[in-house]
Amino acid sequence: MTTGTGESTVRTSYRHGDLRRALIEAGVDLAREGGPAAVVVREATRRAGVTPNAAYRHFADRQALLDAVCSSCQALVAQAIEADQAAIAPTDVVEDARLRFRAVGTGYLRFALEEPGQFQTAFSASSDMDSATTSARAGNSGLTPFQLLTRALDDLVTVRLLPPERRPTAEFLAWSAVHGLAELFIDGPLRALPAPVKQTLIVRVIDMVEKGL
Amino acid sequence: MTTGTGESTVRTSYRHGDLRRALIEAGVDLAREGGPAAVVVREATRRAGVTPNAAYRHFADRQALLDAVCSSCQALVAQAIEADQAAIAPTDVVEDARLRFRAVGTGYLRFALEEPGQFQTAFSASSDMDSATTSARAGNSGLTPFQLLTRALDDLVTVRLLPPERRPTAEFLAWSAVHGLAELFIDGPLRALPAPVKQTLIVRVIDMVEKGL
DNA sequence: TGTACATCAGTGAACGCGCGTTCACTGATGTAC
DNA sequence: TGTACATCAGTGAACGCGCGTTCACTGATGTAC
Repeated sequence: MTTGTGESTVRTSYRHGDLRRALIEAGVDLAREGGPAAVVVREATRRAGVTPNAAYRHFADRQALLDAVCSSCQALVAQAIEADQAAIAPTDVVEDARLRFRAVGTGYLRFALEEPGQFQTAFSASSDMDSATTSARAGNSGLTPFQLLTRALDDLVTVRLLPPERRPTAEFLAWSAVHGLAELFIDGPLRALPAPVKQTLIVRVIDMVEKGL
Repeated sequence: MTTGTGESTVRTSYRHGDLRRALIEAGVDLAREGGPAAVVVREATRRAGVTPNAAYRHFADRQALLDAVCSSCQALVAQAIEADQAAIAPTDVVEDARLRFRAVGTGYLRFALEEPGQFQTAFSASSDMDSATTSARAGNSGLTPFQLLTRALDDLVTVRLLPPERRPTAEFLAWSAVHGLAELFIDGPLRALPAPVKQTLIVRVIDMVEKGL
C-alpha cells in the first residue's frame, strides 16, 4: 500500500508534519473570525507554530494561501447544503426533488448565518466557481455549492416541476435571491433582525424563487 | 441672507475652504477605485492637499470618514434609481407604478455595474439603512435606495398590483434578489459574463421578483 | 476705521503597528552505496 | 546493516511599506474694543 499509486498516500512531510495543511486550517480559522481580509500569512504561520517565511515553502504568496482557504470554505458551504439534503425524509420522486432544491437554499443560508466570515471568504473575489481543488473535502461529495444547485435544478426539470425552457439561467436567478439575502444578513441592513424573523425571510425568499422561476 | 437661519448658509471655512467636504469627496473617489477598504485617511488627506492629521479636525477617526463616504455612496445609488424612474414615459397609473418599481431594480443594478467600488461601499457594514445624513444629496430627493424601494412597493399596493397581505417583507425579498445579482456580478462567479448576458439576467431577475412576490 | 487679541484649521515631526516578502543559513531526514 | 551525502523544510534576521493616530506648534482669520 505504501508503494501503491502514490496518489492518495499522504506521506507525512518531514519536519512539521504537514505545514501546508496546517496553514490552510489556520487560514480557515482566520476566515471564520474576520472574513477574507483576516487571512494573512503572518498570523497563519504564528498559529501553525512556525516562522512567517516558512509559509513560502508551500504557497507562492499570500493570494495562493487565500485561494486555498477559499476552496476550503466553499467545501464547508457544500457540506452544509448536503447535510440539509440528507435530512430529507423520502416520499415521492417529485416531492423529493423539490425539497432537495429547497435544501440548497436553506443549507446555504444556514451556513451564512452560522459562519459569516467563512461564508464571505468562500465567495470573495478570485474564488473560482468551479474550483474542486485541494483539501477539506472530507465527508462530502467534492461538489461545489454551485454544482449542487445545478444538479437540483436539473432534477426539477426531470420531475417536470420546472419547464425545460426556464432551465437556462435558472441557477443565476435562484443564486441571486438566496445569496442576496445572505449578504443582507451579514453586513447589510438586516444584520440586527431577530433570528426567528430571519428564518421567516429564508422561507419566503425560497418561496419566491420557487414561484418566480 | 447671510445672517438668515444660518443653517443652509455654507460659510467657507477659513483656511482650506471646506476640508470636510474635500475629504469626503476624496473618499468617494477612493471608494470608486478600490471599495470600502481603499477609503483610508492618509490617501484622502493626500488628495485634498493637506497633512494627514488635518483630517482629525473634521472626523473623529477613520470610521467616521468612512461612514460619511458610505452615506455619499448611498446617495449616488439613489440618484441612479431616480434617474431610471424619471426616464419613464407616463401611460396609466397602474403601468407607471409597475415601471417605477422595476426602475428601482434596474437603477440599482446599473449603478452596481458602473461603479462597483462605490456600490460596495454604499452597502458595506456599519452603513445604516436609513442614514439620510450629510452631503452629496444634490439633485435628488434625499431618499435612500431603501426608501425608494419601500415607496415603489407601497404604490404597487395602491394600484392593486400587489395584494396587501404580501406587502410586509416584500422589500426584503425584492432587495435580496437584486442585491444578490449585484454581488454575483461584482465579485462573484458572474464577474466575467459578457455585458449583454448581464442585461438579460437583470431583466430576468426583476421578472422573477415581480412574479414571485 | 484702526488696533489687540483670541480662536482654531492646518503643520511638522514622530510613534508604533502588522503586514508581505527576501536573504543566507542549518540541521533533520531520506537515499545511495 | 552501516556510513556518507544530498535534499529541502523550517530558521533568524532584516527590509520597506502604508497605515492610524498623537504631540506641541503656528499663523491666517474673525471679532471686540
